[in-house]
Amino acid sequence: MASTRAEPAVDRRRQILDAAIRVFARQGFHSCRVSDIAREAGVAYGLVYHYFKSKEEVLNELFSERWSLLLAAIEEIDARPIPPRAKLDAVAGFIIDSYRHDPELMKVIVVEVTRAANSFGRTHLPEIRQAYDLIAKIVSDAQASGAFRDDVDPTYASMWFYGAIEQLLSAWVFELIPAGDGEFENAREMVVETICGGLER
Amino acid sequence: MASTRAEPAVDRRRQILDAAIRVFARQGFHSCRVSDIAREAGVAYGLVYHYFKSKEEVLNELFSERWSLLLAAIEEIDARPIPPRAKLDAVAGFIIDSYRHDPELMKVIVVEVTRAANSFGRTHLPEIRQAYDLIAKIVSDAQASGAFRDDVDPTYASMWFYGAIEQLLSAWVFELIPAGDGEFENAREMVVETICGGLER
DNA sequence: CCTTCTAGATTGACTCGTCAATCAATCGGA
DNA sequence: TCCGATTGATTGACGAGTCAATCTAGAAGG
Repeated sequence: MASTRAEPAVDRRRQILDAAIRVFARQGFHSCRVSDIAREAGVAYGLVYHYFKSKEEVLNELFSERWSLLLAAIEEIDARPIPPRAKLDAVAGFIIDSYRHDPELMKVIVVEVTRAANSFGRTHLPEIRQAYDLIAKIVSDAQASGAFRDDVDPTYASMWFYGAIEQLLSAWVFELIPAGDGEFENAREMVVETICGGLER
Repeated sequence: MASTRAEPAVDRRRQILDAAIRVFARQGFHSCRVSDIAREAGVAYGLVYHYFKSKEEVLNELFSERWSLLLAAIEEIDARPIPPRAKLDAVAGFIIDSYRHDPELMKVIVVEVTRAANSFGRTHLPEIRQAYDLIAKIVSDAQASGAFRDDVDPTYASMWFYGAIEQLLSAWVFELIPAGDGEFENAREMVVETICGGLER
């Protein structure tokens, strides 16, 4: 009963996804070949097509898998009975921690999807917008409660906030600025301080 | 004397560059063919290779041509004897006006270069960083003069500022938010108000 | 004013390498 | 024995870049 057909001893699918993260992070989606993923996973070329419809589907799966966690996290944070600044701080913390714990996957997500607005970004626009909308809701509620000034459109505010964090991740990914536990903490505090500072009354 | 060898009646090179802007904006760099550019320019396929070494060189040329204008503008603005907030307002205004006047070119620059951090963004990193550095200098001077609080790293501050504007352009490019003269003015005011609000003492 | 002449401009069919995707064959556990 | 898992050689499409041929406009010469 330990391993049935539905749960084989080795999860090939997972193995291929994990290999794809490393390969996409190292070479980029467009300049890697499916054979690179297969070799990295230690499986035959054709097996990738047994588990996935196409090369694109591998990336789509990686993105959706992770992004749904982000959306769930933001919703959970928003439900907490804490001030808006603390909510945004928690959201920034979640995203930055995601990078801290799995920089390769976050690199792939940011570089190949989130910032690739006219290829995969297009495909996943609805999911990406959901994140913006959730952040905009936090801002909007904060304005209604009087914590934030109400002369800044929440839609714009969510763009400044998410944009600042994404810019940060990009800078770490491409080693424009040093990365490390100290920098992660510091950057989170500064981005929240700056953006919330500008949004609060 | 009106037209010599050095200055032909029709500037084919320009004609090809302009066609490339439209094609890149419409289809994206990777999913367009060189033949698309040639057809759009009303020119034979091979002529593109007479004026440019490769498809990539066409994009590089478009980017560098425009980015150097941006760098010059920021430097000129920084030299003006005005307060830091007015400088950042002018920089935001310049970038947003660039989009207003030539949305297709700006779309290409943002989507294919600036946000494409692991393809063309890599190639042009030095030029892109120059813009960050110039903005960071404005912030740094503002901190030295006491106008801005000095507990936010100017490098980070320049990322928040530029990142917010880039996010805005992206949103207009992909029609996530409405674009128009009113929105352009409004967005400029709001981004400067929010970011400077967070950076000032 | 007409005729070569020549260099650069212009043409587009063709070459050549690269992969994504397929598929027939083989394996291995229940 | 059977069926899904696994293999990897093969196919087929695609598109960047090449190149030999052709054109054109001004220069040189008569």
